[in-house]
Amino acid sequence: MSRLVLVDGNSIMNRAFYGIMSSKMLTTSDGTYTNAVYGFLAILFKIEEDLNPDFIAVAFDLKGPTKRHEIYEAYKANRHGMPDELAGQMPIIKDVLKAMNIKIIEKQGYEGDDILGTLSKRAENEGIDVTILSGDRDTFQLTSDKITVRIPRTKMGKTENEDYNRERIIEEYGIEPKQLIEVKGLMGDNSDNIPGVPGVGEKTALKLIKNYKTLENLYKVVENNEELIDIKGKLKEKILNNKELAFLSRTLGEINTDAPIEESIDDLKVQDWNKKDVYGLFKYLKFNRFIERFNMKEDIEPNVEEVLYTKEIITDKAQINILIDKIKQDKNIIYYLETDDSNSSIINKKIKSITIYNSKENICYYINLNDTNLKEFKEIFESPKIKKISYKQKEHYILLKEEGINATGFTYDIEIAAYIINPTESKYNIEKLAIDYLKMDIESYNNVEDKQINLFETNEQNTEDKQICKTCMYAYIINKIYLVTLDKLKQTNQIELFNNIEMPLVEVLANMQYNGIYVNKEELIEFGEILKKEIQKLTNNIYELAGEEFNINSTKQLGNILFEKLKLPVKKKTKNGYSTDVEVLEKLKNEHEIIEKILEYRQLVKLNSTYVEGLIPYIYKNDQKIHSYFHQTVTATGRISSTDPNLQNIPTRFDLGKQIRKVFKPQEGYVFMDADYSQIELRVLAHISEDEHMIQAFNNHEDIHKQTASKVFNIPIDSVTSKQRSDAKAVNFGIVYGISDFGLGEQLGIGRKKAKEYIEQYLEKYEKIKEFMEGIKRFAKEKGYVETLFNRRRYIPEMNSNNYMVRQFGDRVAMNTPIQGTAADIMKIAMIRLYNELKNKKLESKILLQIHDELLLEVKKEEKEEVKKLLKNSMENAMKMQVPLEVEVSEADNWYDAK
DNA sequence: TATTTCACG
DNA sequence: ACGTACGTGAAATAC
Repeated sequence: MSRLVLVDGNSIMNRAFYGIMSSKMLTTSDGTYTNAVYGFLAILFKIEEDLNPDFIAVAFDLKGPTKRHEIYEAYKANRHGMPDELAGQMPIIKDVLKAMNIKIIEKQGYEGDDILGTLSKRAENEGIDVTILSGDRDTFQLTSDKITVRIPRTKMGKTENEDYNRERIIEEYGIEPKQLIEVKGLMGDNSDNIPGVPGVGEKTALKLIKNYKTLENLYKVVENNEELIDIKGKLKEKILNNKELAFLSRTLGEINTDAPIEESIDDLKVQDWNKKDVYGLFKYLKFNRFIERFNMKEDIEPNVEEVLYTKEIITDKAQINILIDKIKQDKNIIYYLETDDSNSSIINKKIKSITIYNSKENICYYINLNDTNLKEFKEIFESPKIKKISYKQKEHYILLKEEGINATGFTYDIEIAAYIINPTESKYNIEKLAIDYLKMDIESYNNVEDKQINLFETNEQNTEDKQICKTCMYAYIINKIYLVTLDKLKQTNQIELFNNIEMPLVEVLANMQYNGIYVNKEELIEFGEILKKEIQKLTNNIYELAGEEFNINSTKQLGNILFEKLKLPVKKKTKNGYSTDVEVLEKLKNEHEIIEKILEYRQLVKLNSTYVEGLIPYIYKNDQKIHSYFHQTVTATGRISSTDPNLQNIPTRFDLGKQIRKVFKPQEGYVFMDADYSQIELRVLAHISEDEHMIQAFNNHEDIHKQTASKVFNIPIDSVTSKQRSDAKAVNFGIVYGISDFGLGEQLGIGRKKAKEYIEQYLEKYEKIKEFMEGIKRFAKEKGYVETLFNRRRYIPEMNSNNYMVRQFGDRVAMNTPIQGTAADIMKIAMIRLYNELKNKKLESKILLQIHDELLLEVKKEEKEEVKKLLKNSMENAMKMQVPLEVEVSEADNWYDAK
């Protein structure tokens, strides 16, 4: 016995969309939702597994009026179109279905239901069992002994099914499935705006049809008989008065089983997937669970067509020179650098090979690099006129510098391009970029062993040859991604941001990373010794107070001691137990003397483990410097981040921790110069919002927090107390973060009601800021993203979430990102200007660190005055704004004193 | 690997 | 009736 599965596409997509609203954001790189597609497929795979059908098809509604609209204008008039987040997923599911070779059936003038009805009856006549997969109970009228309707329901991520066949319909409704059409005539259908007989609901309608079978019969009886037990009084009147409506409703509610559909059942035969396409789509959609489930990785056959190029291995000098001449003529080079990965630290890495892709010739040239032939490329890399297109160019700068080459002219890094297009991706490696922008899976080519395609001229079993193939592939792919991302950048109006800010910054950051910052190891160790002694004392003290020894670092054990053994009041819980963070401990300070000791212990342990023990291994033995990484493609807002170690979070708020900064020192003959933007984010806000009060305050160099206090608390500016000023400061922070009454209330330790009053006062006084906040939220909701003044973009899929909390988060992000992001843009511009000035003037002073609104420089003593001017200038004039950008500069011979 | 805590802007 | 301030990274323990 064969079986046909018919899927009600719109209805299942709808179910899946509202069913899988998990906390995890299911989106592709450009912010389109994928949750409905995922849910749809999960349901589809389940039914395929359960029933193993021989035929399958998916029906969709088409836009535009159907016959039902012609008969009854108000049909489905109550429906508003599906939300954009769902509409955007419809083409995607269709693409996936096509790739799976599942027939999609749509018919102008007919609804999906009509297609289901027609095909199911046809199949039934051919003796085929049918299962209709739908979330809509309207389809029950189609059930028979051979036709079953399956309603999927998603419960806690698991899909359970309910099957309805003729037997079950009779059991539940007491009538034949077909008679449900008659029922609909009487009761109507709210969701489709079918009227029915007013005042008749499901109960009455069912009872009447049970007794009278059809509308015709019902009216015959009602119109002819005076006395009926079950129809009298008002009901009888309503039935008699609405005869036309009843018949009309029946017509509207009846699913067409005779639609003109070309496809025969035989056309719906289940076929094999077009595996490569499905795999590409799943990769794009990030459906890794499906990829694993169907074990798709191994057996994807690469599409040879898309990687046709010639590979040449170059060894002799004459050939290299010919190639170099070509590059000089073209004034650009598309290349991939291969490094040895034996050493994890970038500073020890070596360049192994360079692969150059010539797009005119469509040839990849592979050159194995050694000390002698690398020199041949010196001129190319040092020429600012030769445009360099590649991937991870910050690393290239450092690797080449190690080889005595001062590279410049990095004009296109595909990683950075992709980051600018969408800064919230987790990774930007070439494999992922190829999937996102080319829908192409490189990994499948890497696994090729003995397939003879022209890319791999021979059956390359040799791992070295394979490696060459891989680098050629990368060079080739870099060019493709370059073209696609360039186009995209132009489309989104971000090419200036990319060309004028992000790409020039590459060399700046590379330089900072290469320079590193000197740390006096002995002094650091010494500081650690002091900390460790103190920690030991505190440990003993805490054990004594607790009456037992335990691991103080363990929140679980500490929680048990504090809240169970010592019975201290529980202030806050985490999802796994008691919270023991500073906030909680601070509240318990007066309850037990152990608390203070724990707070102190925590502080010291943090300092010792993160900032003493944590830093020591990063002090590079050759120069006693720390070469922290600066990442340009990590943050959602455009800020830079730092790792291994993070030098952007060295303690400063408390003096004990700040002492760490004493071990950071300039080299012999240099001083530290530290420059700090004052209130850059609030100034940016003043500028974007054009709020005249705030602009005026900055132009008059007033104390902004004091002014805020005066406005919020409605008092003269001279009578603002220091408490009021600091509260107002928190309000200003709140504004920048995307204000919420709860957050502010929490921060100030006042109720959210009070906090709400503050905010209302604030927004009333700073009217334009209120307008900005409202405007930016509207913009984000409409467009799906927000922008900085320099067109840096961040998509906010959270804006349209069904979850209130997520949506609120989206609001705050929409308000904060343009502010934080624009400030980041400004700092980047300042850095580039400063770097270029220092470089052009051949000064030896260097930028060492950037801490968001602060720059730390190592300045040669003779250059102090000149550099100070350049530094202040570059920062203060990075952008022309309606308010001045103020910078404070200080100098000292260690980082502690330079602030 | 995930969670909790805490350092910074 | 929910439960949030924005942006990061590292270390330690628990799972």
